[in-house]
Amino acid sequence: MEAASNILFADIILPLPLNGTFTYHFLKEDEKSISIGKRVIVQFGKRKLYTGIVQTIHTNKPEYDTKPIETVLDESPIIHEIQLKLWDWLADYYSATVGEVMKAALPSGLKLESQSNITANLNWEASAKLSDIEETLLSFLKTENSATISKLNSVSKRRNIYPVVKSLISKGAISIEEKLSKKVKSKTKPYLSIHPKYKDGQLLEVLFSELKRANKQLELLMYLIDETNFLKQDEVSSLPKKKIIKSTKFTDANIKALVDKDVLILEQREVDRLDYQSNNLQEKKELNHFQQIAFNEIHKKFLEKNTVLLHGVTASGKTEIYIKLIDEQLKAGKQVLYLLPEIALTTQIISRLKKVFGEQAMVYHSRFSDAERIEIWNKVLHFNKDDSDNKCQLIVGARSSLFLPFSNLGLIIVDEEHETSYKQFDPAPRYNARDAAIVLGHLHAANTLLGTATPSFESYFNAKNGKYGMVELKTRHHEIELPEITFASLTDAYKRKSMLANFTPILYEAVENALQNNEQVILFQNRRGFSPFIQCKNCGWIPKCKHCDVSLTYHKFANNLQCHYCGYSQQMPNHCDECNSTDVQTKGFGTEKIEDDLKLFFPDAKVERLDMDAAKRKHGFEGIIERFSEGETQILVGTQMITKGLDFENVSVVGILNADNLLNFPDFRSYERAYQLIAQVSGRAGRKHKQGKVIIQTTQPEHIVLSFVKNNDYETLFNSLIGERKLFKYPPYFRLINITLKHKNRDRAILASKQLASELRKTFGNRVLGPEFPLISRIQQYYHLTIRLKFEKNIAPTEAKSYLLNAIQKVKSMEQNTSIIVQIDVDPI
DNA sequence: AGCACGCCGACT
DNA sequence: GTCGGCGTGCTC
Repeated sequence: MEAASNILFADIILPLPLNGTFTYHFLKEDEKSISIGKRVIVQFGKRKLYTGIVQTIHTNKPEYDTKPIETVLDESPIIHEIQLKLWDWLADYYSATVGEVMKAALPSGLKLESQSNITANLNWEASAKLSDIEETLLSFLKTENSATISKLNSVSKRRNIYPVVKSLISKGAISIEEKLSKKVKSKTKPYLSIHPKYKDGQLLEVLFSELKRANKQLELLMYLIDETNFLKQDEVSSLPKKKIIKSTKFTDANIKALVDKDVLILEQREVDRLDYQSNNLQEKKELNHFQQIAFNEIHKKFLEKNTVLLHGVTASGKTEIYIKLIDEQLKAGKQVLYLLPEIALTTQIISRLKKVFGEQAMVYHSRFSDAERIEIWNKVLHFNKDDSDNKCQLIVGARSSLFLPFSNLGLIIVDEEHETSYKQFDPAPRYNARDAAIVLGHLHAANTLLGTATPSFESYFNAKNGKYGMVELKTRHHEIELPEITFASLTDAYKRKSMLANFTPILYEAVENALQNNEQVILFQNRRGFSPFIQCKNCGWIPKCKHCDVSLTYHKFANNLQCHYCGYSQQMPNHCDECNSTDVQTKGFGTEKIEDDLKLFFPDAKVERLDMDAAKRKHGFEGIIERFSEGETQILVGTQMITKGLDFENVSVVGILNADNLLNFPDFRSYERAYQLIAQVSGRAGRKHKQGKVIIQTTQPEHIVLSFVKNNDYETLFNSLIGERKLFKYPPYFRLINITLKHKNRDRAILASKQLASELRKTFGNRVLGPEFPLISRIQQYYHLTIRLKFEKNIAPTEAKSYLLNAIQKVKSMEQNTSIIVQIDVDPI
């Protein structure tokens, strides 16, 4: 068009919470190297450099002056256009910026920020004289190998070193180090091989006689000769040292002795860092009658609907059905994504999938190192269905694996679809991976299967109304009966004074029985720590967090008081701050207290605790799960964590210490949640040929939700609660958006939120609720206020959101409001 | 988000 | 006189 013919423009996505993209220019001669989906380095603002993603390329010169694209990082795009479409959808739907989505999507190694390292190009030669400052900088870099721009700035004592850096880059003297290549150091493992000189029979004979007196070493040598086919092959092959030590009686010392004698060669070999399982794959299990029916149904439903809800009771064998479905897709050359809630990731499901699919399956989640994640990223990126190397064709992962650069997805499975941890809360984008998965499925024309024993009301509603297909699986496999559920009245036990600490006699006896029969017990308490607060008996003083509006939880293990919202902790006081009385009592109970009590009552049983505190310790989670499933531990006490995707074979008793906490939670979803949680915990009980027992302690044994749990009657629960949702304008009938305003100053927070609410009411009327203080009104020094919007489903969300954004903009630009933080949470959980 | 610019108070 | 507090505005 009108642009100076040899200049082109690119709209770049930058990893910033700013709306829109930013336009940079480049020369037409670089057109070949710049394309959509590649990473580039651009200057943004006075000195910052960012990695951005090319979103569009065009010839429309903007009104403002553009800056040039500094460097192109990639030979080929690192994402496909389909991922950019997903980013756009997420940004739009969840009112985030594309930059925020980019931040969430890319593993950090792929998005180096302005701390980028600069290195000198050692083989570069000056064709013209450099300026003094250029010389200084270059020689500094040559001695230091590399430095960040900020480092260079401080060393040079100049106000802005950037122009110098830029000129040196353009001359080719230095370059911005590509963190990707730097960071992904390949992983090595020690390998052993026999020195090739012993191919010579005579030398070998000599060696044998030399080793006569070193029996072990001789044996080791013989073993290696045998294992590597040393005499029969021309090539010398090697064995991993680890394998030798693990599978034989030889020790490190034996090996070292032979290495020292130059008989063996020890070398560090590059290995694929991804941990693939061995290739002895397990046979896929045949489906039982009911599973087969469900499987066929799913197929049938997929012909009409993109999304199917598989509602199967706990232990009905949903995983086997998944495996069959995955297998079909893999054979058809399609990629498969299997989503799990974060916490379930380290457990049995993965090892099952790995046993069946071997190298085709790969796990991806945020606890992996950057290098590992990038390696998986690249494997997915370069997936080619005609390639025989189809590693990573099945990705098992947490919500962030949605963003992997799939090109040919055939199926997405969202397991434990109801799990709230699919919703990201803290940094924007506040997306729900379950819903985003369905969108991703549409983008790939792939099917999405939602699986759970206790559907979210949203999904069940959609399935009932024909938006999704529904398949039900009502029979447990392996003749495992549903557990017998008993309610133990806390009121009764208190009245009779028969409580043993926090155990009713019923629960106590059940635990005792189980232990006698060598069976295991799971106890559930939805609070970590020892006691949720402590209180002075004399004056009623309760210690609170300095930064938040919550009482501090007493942790006996750490011997301190902790804030569960901001992490603040302080020493356990030995007297009351107010009246100096030493009579400070613990109130209520958490997992630590239960663990303590159990050790007292059942001193012979091994008790372990599984909550965030225990899981945080290195290998905490895996270790605890492993010891319990091996039967080393008899009693496991835990929070929500124990409900998720874990299957144990020998658990005969599950106890819920206080169901009231769950039922009385002030939220419109509390009954739905309580049912899901109790049903999921209960599902852990039950063994082959023996019915498990679930004991629920409560002051409300007559509570209607508990009766649904007892009868395992999800449908009636749904039917009896869904009316209220409609009446009070809640999901799934209405769409919710929460707006949270934060400020350090209480009055400003209140004022701004009132202004915003009244601004919103101008258009949305009584769809606006609040503002009000949430349950916790102050977190980390910031006062919070929430405004809630309830929209009919037929209101166009895009328009409503753009009005909302304008209103926020308007209020923020009002006097005194500029430092107000406003967060939007679409479809809050 | 960062970062610079600018306008006010309390310091060597 | 200046250092530094943070309120304000801008970034292709």
